[in-house]
Amino acid sequence: MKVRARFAPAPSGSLHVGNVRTGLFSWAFARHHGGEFILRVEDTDASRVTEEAYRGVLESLAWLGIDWDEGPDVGGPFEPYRQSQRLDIYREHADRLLASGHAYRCYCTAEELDARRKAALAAGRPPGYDGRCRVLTEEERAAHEAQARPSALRFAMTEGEHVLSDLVKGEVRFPPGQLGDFVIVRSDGSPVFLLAVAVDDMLMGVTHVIRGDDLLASGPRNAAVIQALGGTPPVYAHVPQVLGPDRQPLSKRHGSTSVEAFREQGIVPEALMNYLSLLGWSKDAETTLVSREELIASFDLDRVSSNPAAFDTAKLEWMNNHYIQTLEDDDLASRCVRFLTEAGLLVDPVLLGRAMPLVKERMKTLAESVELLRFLFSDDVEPNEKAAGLIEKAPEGYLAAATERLETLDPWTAEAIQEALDGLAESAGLNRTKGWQPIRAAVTGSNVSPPLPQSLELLGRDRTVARLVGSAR
RNA sequence: GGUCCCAUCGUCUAGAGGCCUAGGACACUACCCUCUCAAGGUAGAGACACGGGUUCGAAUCCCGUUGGGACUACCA
Repeated sequence: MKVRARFAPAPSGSLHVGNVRTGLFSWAFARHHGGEFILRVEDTDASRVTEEAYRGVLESLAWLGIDWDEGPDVGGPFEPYRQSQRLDIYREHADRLLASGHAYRCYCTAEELDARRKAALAAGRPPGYDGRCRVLTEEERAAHEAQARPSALRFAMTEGEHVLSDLVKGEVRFPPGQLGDFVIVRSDGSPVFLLAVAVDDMLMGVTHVIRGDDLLASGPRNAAVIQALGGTPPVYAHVPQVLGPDRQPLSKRHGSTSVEAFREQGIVPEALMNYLSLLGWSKDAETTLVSREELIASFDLDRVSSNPAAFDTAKLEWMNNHYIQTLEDDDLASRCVRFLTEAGLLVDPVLLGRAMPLVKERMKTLAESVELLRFLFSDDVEPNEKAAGLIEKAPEGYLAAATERLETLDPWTAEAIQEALDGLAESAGLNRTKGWQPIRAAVTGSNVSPPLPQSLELLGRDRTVARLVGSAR
């Protein structure tokens, strides 16, 4: 049987990394088994869903390197792929469940439900739905209808113990009475997630549902609905949540949590995918670096961990630096352009490409290219505090001497510059560190920069000299 | 409250009864390299939550405790 896996994000706000991690697992699973990967958008909660968020979700996934065979944008044999466009389908299946006796009308109001739930809790009983409307007599039902009392549709959950054979959690047993009857259609006629997911998974021929373990208890419910509809439930795999550094579920208050946010910080998709894939899954005992191809080749559910993982930004950044180092100069340069121009720098593409070898092992994120390369693309190099201090401490006339030396240097190459700088330091009785730092400060405006001779070569003689003159006392 | 899930270095993990004086990676510390900052190299410190069993032998199996988390909605 061909594997059909899916990812079903709700496009409210941006795509959360914890969420996308389960999507990544689902995708990798499908690809590994040569199956199909479906993207379905769960946008029934119209209030919170915006068109912008919808597009953002698709874009974030594509950026990360996840592709799908069927989805709202590419279509497929089971269109439409947006739940908001499938309302008639849910209604039809809800009617079938009602007709077959698998669902019933519930006339309880929110207030009644709430009161009974509290009472049950106080009495030490499970607070789930008590099944009152399940056993309504014809007369009672008729009476409710005569009053035109609004009703929701509730699924009559199968009695007894429920067992979910989960690919990650193993056999999970829910004791009788624990999983009560749940609403599948609200009194306003809108379908509830529990119904929509089951119907979609069934209709779309999904064979494997890989999702967060906050939905573990939904497993038996989804399966029961599908069974009542005459379908065969998919196999479920519930992967643990991603936590923040404080071991609370990862959320906005932990800082960046969306794919989009990491992208804007200059995290490279290769790194994010690699990092996320290792959050709850391992290739083997040793491997830390896993490419997209290797992930597809080796991913399977049997090596997915069943305990929750905490998100560690430091490791992500280390990995990001690793991938940045592996990129071709032109590729890296083109990825940096956006950050540089957004910082107001005027980028010369040729210069930028040539500068990459100097900065690629110094960047944890693409955004850091801005500080590293500011001196190259802006002539506003007002020294920062430390740089000012270095210039201050330089021997009398040192920068003037440097100016003189470099003004006539030929050829203007890193090698020649290095020689000149060394000669300069030596004649002032300074070592390299002491001798070069004032020059670095004067030319770049900072105490930290890429290697000096190479930096000066790129900057060019005229700009270098102009800055030295500007700083000389 | 009830049910369920989870429990190895600070973090991600390897480990499916003897291969474990517990392996790898990030972070950390020291040293090397070095024009600053990085990168890189070498070394080091660092964990089986606790208590009972089972067994010749347990990180690995069972029970309990503790601690986290989820669910218990006309949210998804």
